[in-house]
Amino acid sequence: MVSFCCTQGQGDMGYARLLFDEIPEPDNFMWNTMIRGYSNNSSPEAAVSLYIEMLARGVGPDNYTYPFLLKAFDRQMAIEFGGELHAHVTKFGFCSNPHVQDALIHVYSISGEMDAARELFDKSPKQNSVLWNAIISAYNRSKKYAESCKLFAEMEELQVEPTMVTLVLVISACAKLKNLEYGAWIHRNIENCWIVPNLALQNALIDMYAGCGDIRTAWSLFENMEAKDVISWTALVAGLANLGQVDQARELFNRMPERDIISWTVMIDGYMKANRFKEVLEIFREMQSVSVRPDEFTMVSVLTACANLGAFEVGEWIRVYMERYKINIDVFVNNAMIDFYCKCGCVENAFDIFDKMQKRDKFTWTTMINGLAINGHGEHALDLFTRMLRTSVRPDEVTYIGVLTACIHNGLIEEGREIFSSMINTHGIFPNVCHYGCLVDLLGRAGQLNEALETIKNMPMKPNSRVWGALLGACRVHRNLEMGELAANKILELEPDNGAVYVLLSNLYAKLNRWEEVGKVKDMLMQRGVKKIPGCSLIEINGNIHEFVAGDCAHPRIEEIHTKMEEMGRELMLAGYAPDTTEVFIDISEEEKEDTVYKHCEKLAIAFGLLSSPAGATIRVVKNLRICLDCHNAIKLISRIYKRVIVVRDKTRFHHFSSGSCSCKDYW
DNA sequence: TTAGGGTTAG
Repeated sequence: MVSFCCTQGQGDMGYARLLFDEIPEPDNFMWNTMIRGYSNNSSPEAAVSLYIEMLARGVGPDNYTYPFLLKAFDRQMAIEFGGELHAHVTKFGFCSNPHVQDALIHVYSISGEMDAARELFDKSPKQNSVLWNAIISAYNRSKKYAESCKLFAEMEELQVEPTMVTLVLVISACAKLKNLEYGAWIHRNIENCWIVPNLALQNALIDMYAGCGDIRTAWSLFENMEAKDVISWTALVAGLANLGQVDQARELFNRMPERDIISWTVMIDGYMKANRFKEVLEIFREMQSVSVRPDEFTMVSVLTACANLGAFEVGEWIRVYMERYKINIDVFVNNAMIDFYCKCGCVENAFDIFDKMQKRDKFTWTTMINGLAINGHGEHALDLFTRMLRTSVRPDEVTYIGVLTACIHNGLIEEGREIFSSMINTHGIFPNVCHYGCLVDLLGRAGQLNEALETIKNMPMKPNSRVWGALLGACRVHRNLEMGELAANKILELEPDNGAVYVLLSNLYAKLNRWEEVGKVKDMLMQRGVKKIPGCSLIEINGNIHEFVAGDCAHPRIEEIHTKMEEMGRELMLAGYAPDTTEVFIDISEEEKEDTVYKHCEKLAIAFGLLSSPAGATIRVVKNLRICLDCHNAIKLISRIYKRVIVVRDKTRFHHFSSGSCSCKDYW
């Protein structure tokens, strides 16, 4: 009866306990059964309490007790009780039992104490292949895949026969390492030894080949399988998606006989990695329409898509959803939420999450620092970086990009210089070409053009177009024609099709009233047939993303939008606005130029936002390019006229418009 | 009548 009540997953431990309490003197076997019952019904704490009670009642544990007890531990329990229970094992003399050793290796591996796990393994007699599997599995769980492969080689030397499980583990390690050579070598050995792979091993092989980019072999294994399960399909879908072949992945996904939460998440993540964010939201809705519950893995991809689209309402909805359905909010989800809020311009919400997090990894700090930086809170970003240095989490090269960005957007020259040198001196991180780009940007904006150029000349690597682009931008602001031409030519050597360069260069000539050169640049552009990337603005209304390109007529409510634009135009004129057409780059009359800037996509999006949201609501727009001078002037006034906070995220930073001014202080 | 190792996702 007790054993029945302790059935895995669907037991009734309350009833089991009632029965158990009626037994006058339960023996070892009964105690073990109860402990196993709690473990199998996800109550490892109750299992530990019962174990303590068992000892208190003078009943000695046996070989079975510890595997039952330890098997259900999560990380927290393992950290809390692992060492102590190991001491009990030693005291009661069960150290040499392989089942107990296995359980202890498991517990140490989930608490991250790989040295302790390894010590146990090293002390064991190495004949038993199951313990080899346990330690290799522990290394896989700790993401130390190279160590797994090393142990497999050792196993061969000592002539311990690998089992099917060993092969699955080591093939999986090869997949994670993207070591096709070693993986294929093992596969050949498997074939030479006439081992017939079972389903799990076949799946692991498909995953390995697909993950290493050898889709053909993966396909042929897949097609020759007698029986496939959902994992076989998912492994191949994931392989295609990770190679960027999202449409092929989707085709295969559609053919799947069944899909589980992982298959859906793989597909969603595939769209996310291909930057097809609107499709992420579409397939996410589709998944819900067939009643598949998302989990925390799914949410990370969906939140990332929301972040990139600026889909504030959808992201907020997801937060509520996660609360309601008790989705496990781990450090990955929190990091994604911080990024989401930052990319929607809500630094306060992001910081709130950051502040409440129990555990932060380097991504948490990096995301928050970068989020503060691009939103114009440079000082706060630097404070946070100082705080980070006091923790055990080490910054990496990406963290430094965020920190340098903070300095750039706030003109913090000295801080920036110091940080740049401390990268190498205190943290041993060598600046890459992006860091040099930041430094050039920092110096350039501050007007130290010669030093910026010197920096480029002394870089240990070849400067790329972004480095020269930073210099060109600075030359435009500080009107240095000679250096600007140099930078522009360097960029065009590297990227003859870079349309933005022509715009920056002609801006520079225009500012200096060199109209002849402006014309030459235009001719060059026309001759070379360079296409500018079309500007595009996104705005979310009621959870739907609306997309606008310049002069757009495709929107279903375009007539209302045009009426609103006309009204906006009149209000702007009354407020003293004059169109600024210096950044218009096509050969047309002044009147036509004014018409062009008037129809810029961010203005369309804002007009639509004013139309479709209640008075006083914040309007959030995401733009794929830099905001133009004219739009920047106009939006400042619009924020005052219509009493709205307008947040525009452009290609590199945020503009928070409110009461007629912008958070970037016109410095971007 | 009690025990061990495995494959897919951020």
